[in-house]
Amino acid sequence: MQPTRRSFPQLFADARRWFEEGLLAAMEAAGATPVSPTQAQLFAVLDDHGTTVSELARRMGVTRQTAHQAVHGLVDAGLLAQVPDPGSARRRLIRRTPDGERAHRQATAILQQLEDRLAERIGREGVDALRAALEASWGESTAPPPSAPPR
Amino acid sequence: MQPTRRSFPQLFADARRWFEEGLLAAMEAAGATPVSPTQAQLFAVLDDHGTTVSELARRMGVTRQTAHQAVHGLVDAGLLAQVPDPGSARRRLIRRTPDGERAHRQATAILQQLEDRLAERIGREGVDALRAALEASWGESTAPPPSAPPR
DNA sequence: CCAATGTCAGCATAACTGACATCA
DNA sequence: CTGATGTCAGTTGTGCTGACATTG
Repeated sequence: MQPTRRSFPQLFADARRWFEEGLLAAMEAAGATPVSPTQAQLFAVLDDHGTTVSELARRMGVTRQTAHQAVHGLVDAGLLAQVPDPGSARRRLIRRTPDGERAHRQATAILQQLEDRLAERIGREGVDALRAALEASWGESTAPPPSAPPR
Repeated sequence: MQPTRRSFPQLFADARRWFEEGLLAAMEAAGATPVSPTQAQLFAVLDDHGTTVSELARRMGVTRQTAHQAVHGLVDAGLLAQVPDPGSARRRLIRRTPDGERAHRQATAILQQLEDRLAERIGREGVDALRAALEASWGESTAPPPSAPPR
């Protein structure tokens, strides 16, 4: 069907879009505060006890400034709040507000539904294999081994 | 290890980045004309006999205008050319130039190497399962089940 | 003083919508 | 005329670099 075998980056992008679109559509249908894909990702890397912006940036693989911007938007939306870190005055922990908590649980539930629906289509074992392969340690993609030393 | 189980969108994004970064780094190391991720994707959906901008846009899942812009950049870079469609004057087919052909083969080879390297890390069967699951027909992600009818 | 953090500001890129001419 | 296509223009959003104050 395809002119050439679809590339892996292409496949990953399509797969991601499948989940993203389903998630955002369902959230909107549920009347939740609209969030951008970036902000949704931020929620995904937030942990429960509060995190600094710098740490969020590292988890998302972006700069502090970018993470800061995303956080700012979510603070304005009332889903996140910054609280001073009791242990260090220069840090400010990012935590979910009650509204943010609700949105997060909602999003988690929707993602689970999407995963279940996917399991109906391609089989539970397919989904499990998918997750297993994606969660495995892939190591570095750059720096080709001694077989092909660039220069 | 993760605060919460990493979400599928997150995993897909990481996986895609793994390939994208490896590809772009290797291309650059090989001294190829630098292309943006978007332009790389455009190459991936190009077929050998020439394609219209509108068709490329559909395959990439973006608007015609966006695809047009990406094509424009690659035409300027000398990797693509627009040739009139012999069968229809309003269409202009996008084809690879000889330079573009070289770059395409190079990219394909690198992606194959990346896939092989991944197979060394997570096993060939893991890679095969990954591709099989991604290439399967996932159907629609929107249209929530009767459990959550909007409105 | 140095390093990490949080923040503000400006810039580049890539996506979008709008508009319009062309042609089957 | 209608619809699809190619193109130009403007806008928005997201990520970047640069810069700087604060604090351990």
